Amino acid sequence: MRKVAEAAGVSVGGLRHYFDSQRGLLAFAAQAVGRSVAARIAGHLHADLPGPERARLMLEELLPLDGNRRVEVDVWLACLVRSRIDESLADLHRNAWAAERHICRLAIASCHDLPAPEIGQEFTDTGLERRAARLHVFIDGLTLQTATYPRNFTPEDIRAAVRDELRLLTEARLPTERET
Amino acid sequence: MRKVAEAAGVSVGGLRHYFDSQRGLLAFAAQAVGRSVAARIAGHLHADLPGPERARLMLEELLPLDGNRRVEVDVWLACLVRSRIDESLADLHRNAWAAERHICRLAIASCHDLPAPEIGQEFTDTGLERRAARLHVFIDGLTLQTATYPRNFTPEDIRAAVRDELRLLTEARLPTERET
DNA sequence: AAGGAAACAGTACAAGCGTGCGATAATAAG
DNA sequence: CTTATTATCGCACGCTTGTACTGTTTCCTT
Repeated sequence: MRKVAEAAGVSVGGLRHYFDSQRGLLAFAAQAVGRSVAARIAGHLHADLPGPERARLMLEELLPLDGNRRVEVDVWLACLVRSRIDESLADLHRNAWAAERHICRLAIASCHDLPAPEIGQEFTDTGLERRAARLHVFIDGLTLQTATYPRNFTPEDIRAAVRDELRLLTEARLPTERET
Repeated sequence: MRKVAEAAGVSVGGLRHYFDSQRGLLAFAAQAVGRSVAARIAGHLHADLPGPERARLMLEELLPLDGNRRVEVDVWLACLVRSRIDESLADLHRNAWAAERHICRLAIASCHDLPAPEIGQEFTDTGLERRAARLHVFIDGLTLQTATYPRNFTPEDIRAAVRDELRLLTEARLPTERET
């Protein structure tokens, strides 16, 4: 609270006029980040681009590729670890998960030049959903590694990782059924 | 400190007799987890098993598949977020990263029935290292997701994800050079 | 101009934290 | 049985943190 107030150039009392509690502040930050990311991705979604490139651009909005996105990732991680002990952030947490999953669906569909999936749809166990789940895990891992070991990754490295993963996921033949 | 002391059935002063500071306690916990995981993986490494299955068993030691491994993952995540603000944990952090990367190398090599890579070796940009890096990212993402959304994943789901990833990574033809 | 609401500032309080320290109980060595 | 060492306790200090509360300034309205 005091750090935020100082960074905003106001007193802690002044900050409290806008946010009645610390959870409200963190929730607002998280929602602001979510809106910002969603807006940028929506822009890419309707852009006239080759499918794989559009997918790459959308996913890159989730990764710490510059200062802006780095702080967004930091906010996301902060909410993630906070939601482990603060139940009031669990909804936000679940929403973020569902949103990220859908972005992965959009990316996969874009790579295959399929129409963009809708929100309410049922996706269980189709090939697209399998790939989206895999991509989701990969993006989360890449986000975690690049955020916690920023010195090990240049933005070029990150972009190349996304590109390779998308290509592999597009060309791969995933087993349609799981043999035990 | 007080929580740990209570859980251990001693007073906070008694706990302090063994750990002179909180960082020491966390570092000890992290090192204990590391030793435990390393011992289990070493056991799998010298077991007489088919390559892919050995790889799977080794990687599964890093994932929250039961109560034991769940707390290990929690300790790992706690140190991860802590090292972002506590420089005294950075070394431990880097060691954990290198160790995890090497486990991924061992898993990839095991899948291809190659001899186990040594520690000091140079791995830059060979096909094995590319695959190990990808696997590393995937395992971190899977760890993060399964730890923060435990309700979404049964142990079977996690095992299947590892199996699919290993198969994909083994069969895939990775581009040997990066086209810009 | 007057009045009221909004936007602050400043301080104080209560709780939690890690930590230091002196006293006490258990235990092993002589 | 001493005695010294180890193990454990209880307490209190200092610090940080989130929050509540009371004024004070700014600004817009009629």
